[in-house]
Amino acid sequence: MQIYNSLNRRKEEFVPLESGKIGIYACGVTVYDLCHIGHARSLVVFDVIYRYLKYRGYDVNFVRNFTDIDDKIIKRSNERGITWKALAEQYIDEFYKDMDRLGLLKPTHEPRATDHIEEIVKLVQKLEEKGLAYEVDGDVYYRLQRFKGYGKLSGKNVDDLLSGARVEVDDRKESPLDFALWKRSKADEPSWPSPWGEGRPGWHIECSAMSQKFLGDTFDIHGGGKDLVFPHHENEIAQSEGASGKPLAHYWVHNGFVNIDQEKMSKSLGNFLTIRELLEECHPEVLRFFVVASHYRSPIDFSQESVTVAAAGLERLYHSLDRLLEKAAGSVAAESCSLDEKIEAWRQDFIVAMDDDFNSAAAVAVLFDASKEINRWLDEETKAIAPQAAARVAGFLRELGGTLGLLQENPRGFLQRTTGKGNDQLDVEEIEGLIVGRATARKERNWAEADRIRDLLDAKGVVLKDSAEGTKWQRKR
RNA sequence: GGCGCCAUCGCCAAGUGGUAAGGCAGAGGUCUGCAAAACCUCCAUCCCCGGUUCAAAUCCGGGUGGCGCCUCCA
Repeated sequence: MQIYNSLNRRKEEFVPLESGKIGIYACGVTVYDLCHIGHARSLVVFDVIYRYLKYRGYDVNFVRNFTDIDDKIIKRSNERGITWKALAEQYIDEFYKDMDRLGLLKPTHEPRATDHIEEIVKLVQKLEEKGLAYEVDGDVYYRLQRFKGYGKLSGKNVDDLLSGARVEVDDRKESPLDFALWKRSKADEPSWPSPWGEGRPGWHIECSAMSQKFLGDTFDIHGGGKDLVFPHHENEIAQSEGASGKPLAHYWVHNGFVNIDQEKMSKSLGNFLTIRELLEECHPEVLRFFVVASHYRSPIDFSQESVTVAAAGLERLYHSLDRLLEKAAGSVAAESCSLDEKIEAWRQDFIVAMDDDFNSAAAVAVLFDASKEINRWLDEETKAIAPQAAARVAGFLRELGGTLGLLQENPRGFLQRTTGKGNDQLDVEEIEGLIVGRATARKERNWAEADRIRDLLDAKGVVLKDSAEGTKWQRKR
């Protein structure tokens, strides 16, 4: 397996520290607001990596944290007149709601910064002992220039940073680049006791402390959005490696951004879209499909059209699954069928694609190849297909799809879902009642009436598909 | 100013030395009462200019055009 390592900017053969086991840490969210689709991409990307590594038989220890104390949380809780704790709890709840709807697997551990103050304090103390940190009036800073190798992840060098630094007015720091490990708390701010007085952790230290606790000094993969490369991950390296003297992670994986209508998504531009808002009009798997249809490192452009295209593609896959399930019955273990060899070949192709730096776009193409071939098989051998064979092929499609978090819904339910775009004017009973009426008209060769009903359904967002077995329907996108 | 990424069919998007995956859209056909769906067929030589090589979308150099980071950010 090859993984692109941000540390060296090239693909490298992936070799786990311990054979068969993988430790992975993905930076989670700071809980002061609802998650947006940029979070969604990152969450889905690492969920897929997690799923795939497990699929390949690894024992994966996946850690994703919550940063539940920081300046933004304090600021917002003050604005709302609630405690920082209440705000954090609220958004952790909201996070879980989004996560469930997106079908994200639960990580092995989901540690919170404020549950690890003790570890954080110890880590800061260790850095202080090593001369890599110093205290000023209850604040503790990282002594950046004492750490060799600062900038190795983000490709920056300290001199450039110094000359380009937007000068902070803080003479207490030895260097403008030094960053806070521990912050003395003001009167009514949340605080914890420490050797430097009452205070709270700085931004980056919690990840160093928690990754160390759950994964050790050195682990396999560390990831997050591209925007975390600098300064967050660079600082994590300085903290963790400064303290332990060992490499933090062997492979650094960063996902690309989400743009909206070719523009960077940002609050100031007002083109911010929360996961919640998006899910009102598109199925979670459609969002996943959209994410997974591009390589995780490329920037992706989100738009109304891109969602529609993603939905069209996913529906194509679900349609094959629907046809298979219609024929399927009984136990999956059955006599061989003419698709068996191809199934094995597709599985291999899929693995080859995903083994190449999690190339989910190429993996999705394998799904489409399979879908096309399966449809042909269904068309040509209809009568000869054993129910068990159909069940097995369906199971295969879901096996690969499941690795990407796709095709887990009931296909009929998926195809007949409403999208909040005017295709939900009729409920299932009404639709099926009309279809029965149309069937009667067709039997009587009353084409005018049959077409009238079809047009009526069409106008209400329902598309009909006639076949020898009867009429199926689905809702329009 | 410093560091880095990208440029492939109408749109989206794989492909990092051996002669361009896949999806959407489009054209023709099969099926259908007619449609829809499905299936079959068709649909690009890879931003420009040099270079390396038997061979380059793929490597190197130079352009042009996008974008990101350097401040909170997935």
